[in-house]
Amino acid sequence: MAKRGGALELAVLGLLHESPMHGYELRKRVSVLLGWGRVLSYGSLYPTLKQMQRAGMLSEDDSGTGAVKASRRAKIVYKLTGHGKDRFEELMSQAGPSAWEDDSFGIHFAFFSRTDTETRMRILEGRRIRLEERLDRVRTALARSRERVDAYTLELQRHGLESVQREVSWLGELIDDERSRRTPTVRSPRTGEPGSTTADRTESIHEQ
Amino acid sequence: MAKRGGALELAVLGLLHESPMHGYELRKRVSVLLGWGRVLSYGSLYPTLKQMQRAGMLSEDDSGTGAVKASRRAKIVYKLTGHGKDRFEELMSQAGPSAWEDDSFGIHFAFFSRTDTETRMRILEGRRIRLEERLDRVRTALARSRERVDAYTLELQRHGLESVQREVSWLGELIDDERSRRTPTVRSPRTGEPGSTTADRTESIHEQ
DNA sequence: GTTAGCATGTAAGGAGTTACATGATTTT
DNA sequence: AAAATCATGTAACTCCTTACATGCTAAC
Repeated sequence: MAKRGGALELAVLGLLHESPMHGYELRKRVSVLLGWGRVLSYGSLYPTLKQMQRAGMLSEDDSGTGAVKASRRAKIVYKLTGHGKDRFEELMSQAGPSAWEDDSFGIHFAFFSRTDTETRMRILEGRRIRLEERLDRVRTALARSRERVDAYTLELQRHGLESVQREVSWLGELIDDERSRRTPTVRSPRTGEPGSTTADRTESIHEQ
Repeated sequence: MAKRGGALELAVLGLLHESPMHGYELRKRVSVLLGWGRVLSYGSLYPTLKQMQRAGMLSEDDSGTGAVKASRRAKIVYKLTGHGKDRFEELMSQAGPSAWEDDSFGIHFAFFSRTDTETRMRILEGRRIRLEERLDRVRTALARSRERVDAYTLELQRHGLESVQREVSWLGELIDDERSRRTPTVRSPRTGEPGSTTADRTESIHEQ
């Protein structure tokens, strides 16, 4: 059975929407999307691919393969079927609670270009509410434990609180950007070493 | 069987080290420790508790119960056994890779007071290496996708990169603190509303 | 020709969740 | 006496990882 209603299915659909790909490469791309540096295992990806194929969302792409397929295929290049595209739209348009959980949110966000502003707004705001609930809970816990608790536990909680606050600010900026109907503000990521001379530029790209 | 070698077991042992507790309360405390605002489910906690009891780490605490236990127990208050304490020491002293994964690291950190400086250093530094590997991977992915990729995906990656960088800085500070043999620097958490007049103090508490 | 990396798969199991089911105690 | 919340538990299921197993292709 295996519903696979989760983030992985959406990630695969979204990536194959760009261009056909085989599993090995999908794994690398998905790992980046899923973020947080975790690498998706094959044991998770391949069965999902097979199951999505059975469900009619994917098919094998033989366009580049001039040679007879009978030559024992090494690669299986997957592409989206019509049903796969429909499924993608369906999943992407879900702006409900399922879209504001950690993993799910990241994937939805990555494919925001393929949604309308309204859906984006609902997802961003839903996500913000989720995080604010979290903030409340952490703050309550922090207030309750004050004094009673040792310095390390306290520091851990303080740091957690700070991270979530930062996340909320980020969402706030994104929501503002969205309100003024722009794509997100692109800051130059400080990917270079300390010596990098590129000052923190802030540019804004308009919707294509 | 169920090894339950994970973070949950350590969290329970650590919390019961402070004082006996029943499951319902443990769940709240563990949820905070596990952090990230997620709430642990009973379906996960109670079986673990039972299994830990079977393994001889926990026992039921009848000290406060003047009434006969036969009156059909409502609460089950658990306390640590000698073996439970041993197990806690054993798990806490593990400074290897298992201690620098996300969840595990948080729990170990929360109970840092009950370890020696050397163990703490090894865990903090191991964790930093883990995160730096992550940083490399994200940076590589970011560099590779440059230009080819749409603004939202890019922004997501940039934000992920920034978060990990911040995490690394935090660890750096903790390691410095540890080097000078102090407990972590306690900043006043901005738990108040914008109007809060308390400036960001920075004080340092010495080891009790 | 052999090492390294590309590529695909499967079986077993770990770590949790959801949904359900039940009853005790406290508050309104 | 009804409602809320405290408290415990179980069965089924989800989603993922680990460890294993295999074979192709390019580089040295």
